[in-house]
Amino acid sequence: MRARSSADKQDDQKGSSRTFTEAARRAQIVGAAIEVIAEVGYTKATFTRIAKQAGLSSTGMISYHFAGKDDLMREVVAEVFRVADGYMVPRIEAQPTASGRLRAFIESNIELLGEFPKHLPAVVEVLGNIRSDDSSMREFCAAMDSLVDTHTHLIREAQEAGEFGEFDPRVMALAIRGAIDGVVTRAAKVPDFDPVACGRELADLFVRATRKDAGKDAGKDNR
Amino acid sequence: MRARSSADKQDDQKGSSRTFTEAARRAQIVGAAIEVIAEVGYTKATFTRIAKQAGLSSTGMISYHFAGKDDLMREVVAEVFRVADGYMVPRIEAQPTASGRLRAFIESNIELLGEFPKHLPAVVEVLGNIRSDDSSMREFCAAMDSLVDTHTHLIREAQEAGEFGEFDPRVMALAIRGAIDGVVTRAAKVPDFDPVACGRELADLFVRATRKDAGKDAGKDNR
Amino acid sequence: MRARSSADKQDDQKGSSRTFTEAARRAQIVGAAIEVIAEVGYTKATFTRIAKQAGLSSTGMISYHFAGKDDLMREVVAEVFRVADGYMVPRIEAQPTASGRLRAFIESNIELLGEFPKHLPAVVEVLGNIRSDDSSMREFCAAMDSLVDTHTHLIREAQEAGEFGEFDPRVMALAIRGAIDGVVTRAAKVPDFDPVACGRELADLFVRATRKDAGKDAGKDNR
Amino acid sequence: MRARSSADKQDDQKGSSRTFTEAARRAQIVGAAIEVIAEVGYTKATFTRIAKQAGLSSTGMISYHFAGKDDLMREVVAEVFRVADGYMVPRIEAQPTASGRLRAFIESNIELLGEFPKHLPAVVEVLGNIRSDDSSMREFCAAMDSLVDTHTHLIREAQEAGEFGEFDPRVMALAIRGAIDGVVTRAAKVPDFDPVACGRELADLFVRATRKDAGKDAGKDNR
DNA sequence: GATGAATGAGGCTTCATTCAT
DNA sequence: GATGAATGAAGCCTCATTCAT
Repeated sequence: MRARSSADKQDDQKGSSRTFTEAARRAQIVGAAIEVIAEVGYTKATFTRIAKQAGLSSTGMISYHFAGKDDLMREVVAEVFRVADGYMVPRIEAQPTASGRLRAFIESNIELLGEFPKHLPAVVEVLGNIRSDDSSMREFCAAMDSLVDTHTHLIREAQEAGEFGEFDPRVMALAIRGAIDGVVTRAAKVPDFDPVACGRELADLFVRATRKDAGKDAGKDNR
Repeated sequence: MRARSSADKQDDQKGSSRTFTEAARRAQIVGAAIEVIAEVGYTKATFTRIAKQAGLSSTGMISYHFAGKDDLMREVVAEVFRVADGYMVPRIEAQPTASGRLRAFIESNIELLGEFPKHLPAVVEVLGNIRSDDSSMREFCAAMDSLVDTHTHLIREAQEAGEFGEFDPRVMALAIRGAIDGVVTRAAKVPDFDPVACGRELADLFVRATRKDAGKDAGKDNR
Repeated sequence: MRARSSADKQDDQKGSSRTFTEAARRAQIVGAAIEVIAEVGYTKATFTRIAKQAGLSSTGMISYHFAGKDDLMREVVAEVFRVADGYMVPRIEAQPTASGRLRAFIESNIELLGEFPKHLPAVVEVLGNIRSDDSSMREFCAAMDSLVDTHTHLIREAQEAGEFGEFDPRVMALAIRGAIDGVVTRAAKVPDFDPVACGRELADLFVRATRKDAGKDAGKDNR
Repeated sequence: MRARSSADKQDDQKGSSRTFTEAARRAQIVGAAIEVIAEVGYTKATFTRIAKQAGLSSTGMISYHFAGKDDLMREVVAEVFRVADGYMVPRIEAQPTASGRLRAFIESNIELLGEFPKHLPAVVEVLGNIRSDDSSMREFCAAMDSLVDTHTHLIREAQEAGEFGEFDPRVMALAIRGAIDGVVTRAAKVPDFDPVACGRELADLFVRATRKDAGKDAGKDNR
């Protein structure tokens, strides 16, 4: 609109501080939502509870910063994914082999429970309570499905490269996803939960299950 | 469901017909609840929707027959367990070996999706939306945990008997539970889903993962 | 559903009393809404105010009987139209000439203010605050427009039959509608308002304006 | 809107530039409000929407320049009246006869829809949604009523001067007002609306209705 | 003087539950 | 025992307004 002079640079600090304030509030609310969802579940994670957790005076505040509950939930999932990606991707990509990446994927995923104990449980809650026909969540669920598809594809590639044995890659992808979610939901509640050990165990499990030489006749010997 | 004996006919008149009618109504409502929960999810499974599905004209009917929503949900889970037990237990007990029982457990569980497509998804929805601190659900969640404990124990026994390899039995129990739930939730939605093939694949997977000789150094070769 | 025996006829009293009760409540709420809308205007006619006027304990009661605010408003307009039709149509159809019907239309419309002082103001409020793009009101506004179209058509027929002079029938229909609404909104507030006299005056006005012989050069003599 | 004199340029620097800026901002907001009200109606004309229309980043801006929503609405009506007066008054006063002035009043009023399509619809919306008991609107509605009174008075004078026939001047004033509002609200929405032709038709109508010689027995021939 | 984040009242709606009949 | 109308708490959301910066 208006030509910007060099004097405006000071405004930039104020200007972006506004944006910063906004972003900070949103982050604060998203953080509170993650806590509340993980603690009381998706159904009972009301704006009232989230506002109280965030130290806000009213639920109007949340509606002020988010277009609606769906929008907030989207941000919750996006934030968890951002954190998870930042933690997991480097560890996965550092591995040269398919089973190394599989192990890194599982272990780093479970290890996240150590640093961010509420993040994964929250996202499991949210994704478990969303229907793909909820209109506003359509794209979101599609992203979810495509993630499983991606894993399925990677598994198939490893099979074709001779790194994995023969099995249905889709069922395997689903099983890995489900097993991780199960551990996230159930195991994380016990007081002396050890993410590193548990992640290693789970990774061992699926490395065994995907090994090339291991399962030649595994499925047939006892039927 | 059950063949009616001549003795029942007398009941119809006045005597314990209340009880029979009562039981029929409860079963009808529980069945409707299972359908609705599987279709729209726990959150949107309101009394109104369930009543409509059951062909009832008011929600008062449900409150009349159940102490509350928790009570209904308890019955839903109990009913699914009753059906699942009836289907699975004979198949499991027919197996002489631990891995045979493991396979039978997984396969029969997934196969249930063929005969009762809504039962398992419904129970996964309910159990995923219940907190152990919900007062009235305390005992219920305890039962759930004890089920995983039972599996953990059985796995440990198989290990001690030399039938299974060495791994953390609790993580394995959790992984099996989670993988089945994941398949139930996700795979059951695809149109050409084949419960038998999928169950076999999943069973293969965990049979491989639990095999004694398979995983000697599985966990160490790529770290 | 169930075969009805003669004994059921007693139920009919109860049965239809249920329906009757329902209808009575709806009528009560619609009546309260008409009162409130006429008194405080469409914008401030909230469920809270309407519930209070109807002697109801909560706004939930209204939502219980009506699908939403739109639904209630539709009923309000429908009710007023029902009353207006019952009063006006016989009086209009009793007239053999076009100008007789025009007069009867206007006079009976205004006279309604005597018997139902809130009905017409309420409907003017509602129709003035509805947009045709409000989705749920689409059909409704279409009905409104078609009413003006009907009047336009009747006027044109009277012109072709030689009963009315020459003028744009659509503008005339709009003017009649607007003039009545104006009187309804403004004049009805004065304490000594005389509906009969006012109706006659307004009818005189439009009978003059539509007369065949009257306006040959009316529009040209002063420009 | 207004040509800026050289004197204004100095104002821009520091002096009364506040006042000028202030006035400009108010005019900008009032203009945006007129647009929004005409487009979405009074009820949905929120500060948020008006601010967006005005290119403002926050609603605080509006509250800053206006004492409240009532104040803004007052300004909206005042602005429309200012424009309408500037357009209509010269045209009316140029006419020597009462019916000439009546025609000029109606025609120029409708013609305004050509030059300022949103102004009249906006003011009809506002005035239709204001109650005289809204405290702060008291004086405002009084001004409205006095305007109708003025017209009533002018009509009576024309009658006494023998220029108009005999009829209730108040009902006539109300009918003219209502007919214009009806046309403004309804006709202005059709795509091929011709303000000049429509204004002439409406003026013809009321000139006929007020003619001295026309209606001697108009009201009696069909009752 | 201007900004935009924060507020809190109030709106509509849904829901499980209760109660008179 | 069964019905369905009534209830009231709670949820999400919108809005005009205020206030610190």
